[in-house]
Amino acid sequence: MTNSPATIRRSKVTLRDIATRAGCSTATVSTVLNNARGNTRLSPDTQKRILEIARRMNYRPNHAAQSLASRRSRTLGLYVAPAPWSSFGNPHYEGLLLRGIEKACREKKYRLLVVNLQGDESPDACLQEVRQQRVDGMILIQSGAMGDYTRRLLDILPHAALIDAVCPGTQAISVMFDNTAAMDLAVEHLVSLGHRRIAFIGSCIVPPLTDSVQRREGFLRAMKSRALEVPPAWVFDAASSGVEFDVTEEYCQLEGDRAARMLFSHPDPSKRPTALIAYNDIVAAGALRRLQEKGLSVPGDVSLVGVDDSDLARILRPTITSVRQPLEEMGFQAAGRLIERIEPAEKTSPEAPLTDNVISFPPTISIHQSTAPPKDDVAG
Amino acid sequence: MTNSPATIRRSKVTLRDIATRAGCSTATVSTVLNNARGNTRLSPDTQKRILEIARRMNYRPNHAAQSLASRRSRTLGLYVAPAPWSSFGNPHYEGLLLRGIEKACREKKYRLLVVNLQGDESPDACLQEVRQQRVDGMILIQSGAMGDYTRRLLDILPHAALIDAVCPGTQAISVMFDNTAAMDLAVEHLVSLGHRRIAFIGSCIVPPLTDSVQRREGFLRAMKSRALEVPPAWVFDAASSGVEFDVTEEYCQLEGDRAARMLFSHPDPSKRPTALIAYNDIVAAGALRRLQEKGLSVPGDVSLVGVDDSDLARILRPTITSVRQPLEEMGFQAAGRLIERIEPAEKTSPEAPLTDNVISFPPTISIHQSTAPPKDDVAG
DNA sequence: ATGAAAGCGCTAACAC
DNA sequence: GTGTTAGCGCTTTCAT
Repeated sequence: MTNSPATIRRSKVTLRDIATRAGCSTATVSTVLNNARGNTRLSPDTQKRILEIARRMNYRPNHAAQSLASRRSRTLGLYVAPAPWSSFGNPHYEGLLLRGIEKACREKKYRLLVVNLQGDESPDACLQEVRQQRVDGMILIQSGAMGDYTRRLLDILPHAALIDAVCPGTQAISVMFDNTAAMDLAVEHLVSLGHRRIAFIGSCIVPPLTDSVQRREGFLRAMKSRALEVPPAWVFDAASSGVEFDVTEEYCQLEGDRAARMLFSHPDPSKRPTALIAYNDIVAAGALRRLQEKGLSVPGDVSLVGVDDSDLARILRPTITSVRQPLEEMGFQAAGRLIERIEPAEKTSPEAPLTDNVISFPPTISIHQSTAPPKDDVAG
Repeated sequence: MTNSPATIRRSKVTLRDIATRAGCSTATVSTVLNNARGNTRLSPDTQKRILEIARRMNYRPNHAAQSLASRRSRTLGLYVAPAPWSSFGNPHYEGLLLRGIEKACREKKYRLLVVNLQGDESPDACLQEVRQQRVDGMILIQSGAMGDYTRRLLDILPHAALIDAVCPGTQAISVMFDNTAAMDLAVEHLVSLGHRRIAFIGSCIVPPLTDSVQRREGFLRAMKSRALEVPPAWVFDAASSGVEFDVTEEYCQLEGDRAARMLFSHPDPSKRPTALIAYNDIVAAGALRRLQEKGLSVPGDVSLVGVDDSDLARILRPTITSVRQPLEEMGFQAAGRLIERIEPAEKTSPEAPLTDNVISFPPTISIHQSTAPPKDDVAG
């Protein structure tokens, strides 16, 4: 007999139903189905029999009952802090993180509750969900945008994972992208092509994003370590520009545009950079546009490196060489480790030294059309 | 006394705690807090007192217990069918829908469970969640990609809302974008500028997406109703092209590129279209790129209209005139109406005629730089 | 106007 | 090895 829709529909099968059929108690059934009590004290036949009956009856545990009794919901909450500088978040960033998070949840049989993703729910909602036993832990994205509130929240949340943020003094897991290494990689790529005059275009957002600051510092360090000079005027970002931007959807482009305009207004070509590193692909797109409007060829006259390796990088012509964050893996680790923390330490390892709270992920680089050796290596 | 973190943390306040403090039974507290029994049979003082105590103790109902007893989880499930033609979905589309969905959920005090969003969970998961009482209803996106399976699923799911899909014979709510009107709007815009030779570039995906087919048909109808001719060679899509594409992230661009190449290879300019309507902004981007490489100016030589009004449309130069779907509103309505169906018909309206199952949403158009009057109206 | 009591379906001691 | 038992925190019917 197959499981016709009607069969499935009607089957409000409970533990007791199975117990009855199997001629044993609900406790036994529960133990078998949960593989509890060390899986060993039950007679193999009983186990087989119960499992078989449960399968045949298409039993599914009632989640509410399970949570109520066990005090665990096997659910993670996802909170993406609304970003004041963008009404829409960064779909590329969040989308890939989510992929990894979903994967980890699936593997560990957890579910994901959206506390906030594209909406503008207040961070307090995280607390509510935990207090209502709806989630066992929270994954926080863009918690940098929450300022001090993050710390207060983490003091209260029993289990949390931060992505691209740290909060010292709390037990929260942090999963970080190594922005310093990212810039070193970008610089290394350009230098290996022969570039020596490289400029940096950060994000124009005020107050400055942690990311942008880290990338700027990483850039400067990478240049310094190679004994390459960086005129102050070649570093653009919110801090350096006196300009107040009207922060719109185009925020990043504007900065790229402005920076490119200023960098290449110098009459003496030897006083201009031969390559640009942008905060992300959108900034790079803004710069590219301006360069092309000025009649400069990319990568002929100027090489361009972005960050994110997003679709945009492949849609533009030339396609943009871009530093890639392992976002999916970061999401996977954030959720995976969070779940490990939540699960009672019933794993074989008796006193496994708690894994580090903070994990850092290295960049890779996707080389596309926008980078090439500089026109003349002479004026370097 | 303020709610210090510690206070909040420890407060595992239950109904009983409140009942004790208030000197009444848990039943009374429950009734008051739920505004049940018509809100009237309880003495106003009791109500006030209980509410005040609950507030002071910062009471939050345990969700599992509530669900178990009431048999409703006040949670919607979100299932985005994995799209075989894209490893990453359409962040613009799903992101905006999600915004609306989240808004509706927040307003009605529902929560959203991710059954599948960027992952590749099988549709069966929808059933599981319902059967486990984890969700009261499901929102299905891209269910077209599920083929026949959709219908079987809907036969079983008690409450579901489809976005951009219909499934006749089921009770599922359908929230649709009016693709026909969209194309009429695009054609109308171009015609009002003076264009008469207009081509259409669909999606190259095989099998053809419903959207793409509808837009092609809508385009043809819009042209016909204006007595404008469309040579067969001016309609590009999966069906018309014999070409099999390697469906990658760039899928749409390729089509735009190919179409533009072919459309403008004709030596006689008067045999070429003066305007292009693309399936979406990505296709438009591909076409734009090819046009510019051919030395054709947009909108000088050719006007270009996309669909989605995405970030991309504003990043490209020229910015792309694009037809916009009211995605946020569509998501809002899908979730809102689904919740209304779920809630017991306890609303004032005794026998409110069930709202229609299928709702259609009209397009608007965002006019940007890529459309202008044709160069010479003569050869029309 | 209020309360007692019976579950909702499951888990986890603890007893046998 | 397996069953008994006592809840988990809430809703809801029915007495009072």
